[in-house]
Amino acid sequence: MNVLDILEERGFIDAKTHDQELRDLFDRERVTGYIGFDPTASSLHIGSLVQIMTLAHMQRNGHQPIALVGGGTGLVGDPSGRTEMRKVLTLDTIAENVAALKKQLSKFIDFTDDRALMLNNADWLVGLNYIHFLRDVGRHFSVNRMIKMESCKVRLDSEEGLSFLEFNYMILQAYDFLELFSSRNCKLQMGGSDQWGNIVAGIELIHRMKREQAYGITSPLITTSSGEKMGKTAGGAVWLDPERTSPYEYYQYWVNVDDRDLQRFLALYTFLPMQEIRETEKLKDADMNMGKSVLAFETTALVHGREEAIKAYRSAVSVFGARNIPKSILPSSTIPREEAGGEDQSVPCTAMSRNDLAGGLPAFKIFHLTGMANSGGAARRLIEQGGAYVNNIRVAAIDQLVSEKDLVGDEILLRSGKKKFHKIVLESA
RNA sequence: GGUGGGGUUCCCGAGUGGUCAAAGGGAACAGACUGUAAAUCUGUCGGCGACGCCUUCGGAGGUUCAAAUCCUCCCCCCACCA
Repeated sequence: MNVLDILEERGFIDAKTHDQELRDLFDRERVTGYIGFDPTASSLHIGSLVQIMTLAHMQRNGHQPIALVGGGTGLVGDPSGRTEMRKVLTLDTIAENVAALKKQLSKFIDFTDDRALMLNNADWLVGLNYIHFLRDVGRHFSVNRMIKMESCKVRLDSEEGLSFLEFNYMILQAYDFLELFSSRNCKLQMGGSDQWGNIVAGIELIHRMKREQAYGITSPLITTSSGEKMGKTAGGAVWLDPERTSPYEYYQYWVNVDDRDLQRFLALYTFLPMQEIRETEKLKDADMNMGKSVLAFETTALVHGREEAIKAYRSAVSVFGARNIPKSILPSSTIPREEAGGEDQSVPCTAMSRNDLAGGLPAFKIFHLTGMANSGGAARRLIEQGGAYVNNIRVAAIDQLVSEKDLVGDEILLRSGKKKFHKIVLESA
């Protein structure tokens, strides 16, 4: 099967510059294609997952992906789709971020033996000579055209305006493509739909300077069915870095996706076969959650490894109750299907000594202390509204004492609302 | 450089001397209903061992019994003109 068909079938494609020609290209040769990643943060979040998966699919089908880290363009900042200017990052920060991105991408893509490449455009952008660049590359760009482009438009109409620095971003990205085309025979650039203008600019530049054809594919901007950007939660973005978003939280994000998103997300964010994914259409009620468990398990396994995914799954089982996932649902998934005692190792916990507990602590204090509530006031409210539980028994009064009597084994399980759990574990002092 | 308009609690946005911890909306959090879903309804939404006290309205001073609101200086943003 042609990669193009696979990508299309799984929902990765929004627009492409060519159709049949691209398909022929994939059939004919090992295609090198790239996607750029902005080093604006020290971790990727799940908003980038579509791009990462696109590269992974390319590789799985015998082509060569390039992950281009924007160490150079990151110094400029892409204005596309932005209503305000990006923060200007320091060189040091960007270098750190580049290193972090490399680590995360390696989980999805095999970079050994040129099976895939990881490049940094700082390598060729930073040393550019301004005058030479203007004369060689700049002359191929028409300002008239650029200001009419969608990516600039928002900013040109906005109060804040568009700085000259950012205005140059497109030219630099076009130059990246030219550079990769020349040095790596990279004929394809992919990216989010907001990158269309930048990608086309690169193709045109290659055409003008090399008289050769390059191609572009964009993926749709994935939003949840409720219209939100992927990965937006109360706590901020959902990161791929386990330090920022624990595997358990990551798993929870996916279990909690909207019903309507299940099938689409399985196609985009897992490698499970499409015919199995289509079957999930029939899932109803509680079975729906089985499907979501598989989605969560598979995505977590991709980012954090199977071990962590199993831990997250078992934790969920322990706090939300076991559910046996029948073989008939997404049979290719390696999610544990046997009845398993929920050993939850990844629910957040706080250690306390027997001394701390001896006299007992008022419930609101404990909920504040463990971070289940952001302030004492929030903890009071939580309890007053009946949302606080100790060992799954509703806390009746704000000053109800929690003490060693509440220990179950060596633990006390705190819960806020339905989904937030926290454990107090006895410290072996 | 000139002129005018602005900076309010997580975000948007009212408020032009006391009744202001500050309308309204969004987000968020809880409760009911459920399937760890969506929708809906209800409540909460600066801090504090809390019918009271403390800290907030760009920053620093000042006027006043009383300031988000008035005055002075400063910082930042925007628009138009140059």
